[in-house]
Amino acid sequence: MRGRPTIYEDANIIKKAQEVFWQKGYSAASLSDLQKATGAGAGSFYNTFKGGKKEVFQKAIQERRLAFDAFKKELSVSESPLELIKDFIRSIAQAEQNDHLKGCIIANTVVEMTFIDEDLEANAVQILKEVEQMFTEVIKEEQTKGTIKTQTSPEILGKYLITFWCGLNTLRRMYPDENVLKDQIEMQLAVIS
Amino acid sequence: MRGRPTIYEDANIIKKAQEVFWQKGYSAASLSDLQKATGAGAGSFYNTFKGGKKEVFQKAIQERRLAFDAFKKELSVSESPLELIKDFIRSIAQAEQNDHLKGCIIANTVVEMTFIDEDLEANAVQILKEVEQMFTEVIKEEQTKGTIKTQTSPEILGKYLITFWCGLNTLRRMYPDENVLKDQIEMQLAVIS
DNA sequence: CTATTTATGTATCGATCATTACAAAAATAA
DNA sequence: TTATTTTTGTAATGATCGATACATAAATAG
Repeated sequence: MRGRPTIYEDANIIKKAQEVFWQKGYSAASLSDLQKATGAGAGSFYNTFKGGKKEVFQKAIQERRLAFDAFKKELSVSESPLELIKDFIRSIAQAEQNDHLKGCIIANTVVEMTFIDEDLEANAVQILKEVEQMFTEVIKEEQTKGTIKTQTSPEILGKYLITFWCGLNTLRRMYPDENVLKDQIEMQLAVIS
Repeated sequence: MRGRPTIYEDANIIKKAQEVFWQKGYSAASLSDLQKATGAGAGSFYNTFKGGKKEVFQKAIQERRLAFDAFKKELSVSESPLELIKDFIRSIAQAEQNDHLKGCIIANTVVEMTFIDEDLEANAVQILKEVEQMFTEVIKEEQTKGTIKTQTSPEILGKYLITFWCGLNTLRRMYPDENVLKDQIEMQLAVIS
């Protein structure tokens, strides 16, 4: 392989860029911010990502999808997948104050991107729908097993969970307080039992 | 009163500016956008609003608070205030596609403003908390009257509603479809009865 | 009328935006 | 070694950002 060796690897740039996007959102994150965070100058940056800022953002979003896929794998081998989902939602209450303010980057993106960039909005919506579908499938499964008594359709309950997820994304900014969130989460999760 | 007569009245500028902010959010709405929408040039704009873009945004936000106050007044003379609240939430399902995408400007602002402008974020959070308190009070009242059977505390139920409100703000962008939203809303409202 | 006051329209400010141009650096291939 | 390839660092691009400067328009006060 010829050529000057790579210092700033793709994966690392994306990881660092994700942090910036998570804090500031897409529009407010400047190339200057990204270059400062990643260490890479404009040369390396555009050499690596011909698509510029938008491409890096999409890759940062996809990175989250991978994290979500990993969770889905965990679910598939779990004996009580619904409890795993509930525990994951419960874990939000214990997040740091800073993480409460940041919220979920995918849910944030759906809100930010309306009328701004429909590609990026569609990407984020798609991921949320995948998460919703995961919820729905697990609920359906548990209903068949008889672990859940509720007769409400799994589709409605799946949408109930993704709606709660997105609502919690704002509630935690209103009340970045573990106890408040904990009570709220328990009450809402109790609906599915 | 001396001086050249005013063509572009404050109230009208705010109203037109609100539409722009609602569509694009704060950051993405440029002064150029605002001037185009309001008709007022930079001269009139900064003569009227010394605080510039930020001041106009704050006034546009306060405008929404007034609309909310009006609703609160309706509630106070209603015989079944909870039903009024429920109907208001139900009315979201029937909104136009465009309105689904725009969502609630206050909820949007909370998400957008994190780490961007803490004044504007605090304004929006404050309004959401006022709406939440309105929910809580009405629920408490109806519980005392015995109209509601649920024993869950009004504080939790109030937060449940504001969380749902914010969650719906994203769900309606995922599914700008009246029937989907209608079913979802009925299921979630049934929790409070 | 003239003086004063206020609003408007336009030109322009410096800063920053995302992106590009390009030469030097640093590796391998021949 | 020399030629080639790729990455890096820096300078500069034109566009647009929010905001200001300022002359003029258009009213009233005296």
